[in-house]
Parts: sequence; structure tokens; C-alpha cells
Amino acid sequence: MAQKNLLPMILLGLINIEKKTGYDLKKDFETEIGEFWSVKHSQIYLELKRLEGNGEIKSTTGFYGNKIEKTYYEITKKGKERLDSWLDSYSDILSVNKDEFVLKLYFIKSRKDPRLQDLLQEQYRQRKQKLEHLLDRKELLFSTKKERDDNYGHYLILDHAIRREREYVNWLEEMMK
Amino acid sequence: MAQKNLLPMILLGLINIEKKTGYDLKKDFETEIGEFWSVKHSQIYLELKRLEGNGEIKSTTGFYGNKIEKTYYEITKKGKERLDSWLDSYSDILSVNKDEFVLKLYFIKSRKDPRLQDLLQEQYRQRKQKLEHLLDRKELLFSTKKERDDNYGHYLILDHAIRREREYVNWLEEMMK
DNA sequence: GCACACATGTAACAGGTTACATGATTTT
DNA sequence: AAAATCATGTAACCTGTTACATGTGTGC
Repeated sequence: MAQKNLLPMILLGLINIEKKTGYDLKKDFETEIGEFWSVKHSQIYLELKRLEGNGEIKSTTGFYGNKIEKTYYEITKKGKERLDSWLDSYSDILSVNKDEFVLKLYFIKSRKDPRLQDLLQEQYRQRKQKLEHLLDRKELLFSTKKERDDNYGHYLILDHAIRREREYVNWLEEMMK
Repeated sequence: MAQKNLLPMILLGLINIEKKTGYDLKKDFETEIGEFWSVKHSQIYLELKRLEGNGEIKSTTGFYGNKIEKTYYEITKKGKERLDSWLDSYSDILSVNKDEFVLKLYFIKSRKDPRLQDLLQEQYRQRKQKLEHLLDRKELLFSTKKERDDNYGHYLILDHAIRREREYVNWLEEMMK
């Protein structure tokens, strides 16, 4: 699905912050980055093997603090170059936003269709809930100025997501009137 | 990639409006529906074969007006049932919005990073252009009340896209200040 | 003792993109 | 005559999802 393969960049970007295991990366996708990107653990492990094969990351396996055996990955010079060259590039191409509700709306031609109100109610519930969740996250992560400054990019993204979701909710509210 | 297979629904929905050829459907994706969904012609033809195999559409091949041989598809009772049952369902699950610019922002921790301004400028240019395009479409397709009422769903979608894009542009503008 | 989180993988399959292929008709 | 558009398909490949698979550590 995504036409552009960005997973390698995400993994390099995350590993660049500090060395990580596949499981650490999986966790990142469940919390932080999960707000705007998703991937399954199976795909992470596959991609890590590929990146290591390319020499863009290197691994060290061992028992750290005599617990379970883990494999830590750290970024190499080559990997850092690839990451930087991506961050420097302007090649972004706008992709379409695939939204199932919007799709249904398209096929409901009439504003009197009885299905419209039900769909709207449900979508409103879901979107409102999502907005609440995002606001909670913002409160949790960025309640102080220091927190915002320390992770400016992440703050901006969360702010963006909140604005987008709020606009979505407004749009739905107008439709429901 | 979409985790949910919605292409069959789109094709059924489009064919339900009127009988169409694969090429007609391809054209739909380039104009109307292309604003919020994309697919390649190879995929369309494959999916049409599958839908016909399922008995959800049926085809008639022939020379219409002694030109090129075309294959027209029309929806069957079974296909219409599947379409309706999808339109009636509330199973929408919110998927994450994968946006490359947002991803880069995440990895640029500092607001002083020199790459930030360049990326911003470029993204602003692209988004502004997209917004202009959407406004043109609205003007072209829905300048009269009748046009809006005749295709209410489509109008709502375009309105939504414009709001979303406007919010994106506002967000970028605030960042650039 | 049991459930849950930690930790890492493989295999089968489905969906989507890119490239390959071909040929007719219409427009410049 | 050449180029663009109409019209339909196949094949190779890649990404991502789902399911299968296994084993350890920790908290109740």
C-alpha cells in the first residue's frame, strides 16, 4: 500500500536516537509514533534484517543484565547518511487520504437518505473519541514549555493531529444540523 | 496499504450508478473519485474479474456503435446486496494518516534545525497548491445550489477536503512565523 | 500455577505498484 | 505521419497483514 517505502527511514530515525531492539521499536509504534504511523512486529523484524544486510545498521546480541537474550541495533555511518539524505530531500508527494466514511458519503447521493444520519452519528462518536484521546496525550506529554521545546517536532505533530480532528468534528457537526 | 479491502465496494458503487467499462472506472479514479482514492488500472481489471467470478457483476462484450470492442459491467442483485450491506454497516475503523512531511518533522527534534525552514517552505508550497486546486474544483462542480443538491455526498467530501487543507496551510503558516 | 508482558522470528497470502504488452481510434 | 487517448490485459515484484511458532520473566 504505501507507494513509498518509509519504514526503513522510520527505523533508522528511531535507532538513530539510541540503540534499540526490535521489541523496543515495536513499543515505539504502540506509543509515540503510533499516533501517526502503524506497522506490525513481523514487518519490523524483516526490515531490520534487510537494513543490517545493507550495512545501514549493525546488531549486537547478548544477555544484558543476565535476563533474556536481546539483539540491539545501532545505526552505522551508511545508515546515518541515508537518513540524513532523506531528511534533506523535498521529494514528498501528497498521497490521498483513504477514509471509509468519506467513501460511503460519496455513494450516498441524497441528503435525505435515511442511512446518512446513522452513519454520521457513528462517525461523530468515533472522531470525538479520537479528539479526546489526542487532547489527553497533549496534556500528558506537553503540559510544560520545556516539554514542548525538548520535543518540538512531536509537539507540532500532535498539535496538527488535534487541529485536523477538531476540523473533522466541526464538519460532522455542521452536517448533523 | 489499506488493511481493509474497499476497492470492490468502490467498483460496485460506481457500476451501480450506471454500467461501465474498466476504462470508464479508470477515468472515474482520475477525475471524480481521484480526489480521495487512487488505484491503478491493472488492479481495476483484476478486481472486475474477481467480482464477476463472485457473480456480483456481469459483463457484456461487444461493439457499441461499430467502434472498439468494449466490455461493459453491470451490477447484479448479489452485488447490490453486498454494496448495500456495506453502506449500512458502521464498521469503520479509523486508520492513521501516513504523511511523509509529518514523519520528517518527528525526527527533527529541535526548532532551530536549519532543515526545518526549507522543508516547511516546500510543504507550504505543495499544500497551498493543493488547496487552490480543490477550490477550483468546487467552483467548477458546485457553483450552483442545484449542483450541490444533486450530488450532496460529493459536495460534502470536497468541502471536507478544503477545510482539511486549509487547516494544514494555517498550521504551516504558524510554524513559519 | 496462570496470565500477561517480554522477545524474536517464519510462512502464507493478499493487495498494490511497476513494467510489459498489444492494438484501435482520434487529434494535431 | 505522429502523438495522444481509448481500451484491455498479464507478469514480476514488493509491502504489509494474518497466522503460526517458540520460549523467558514477572506479577498476582
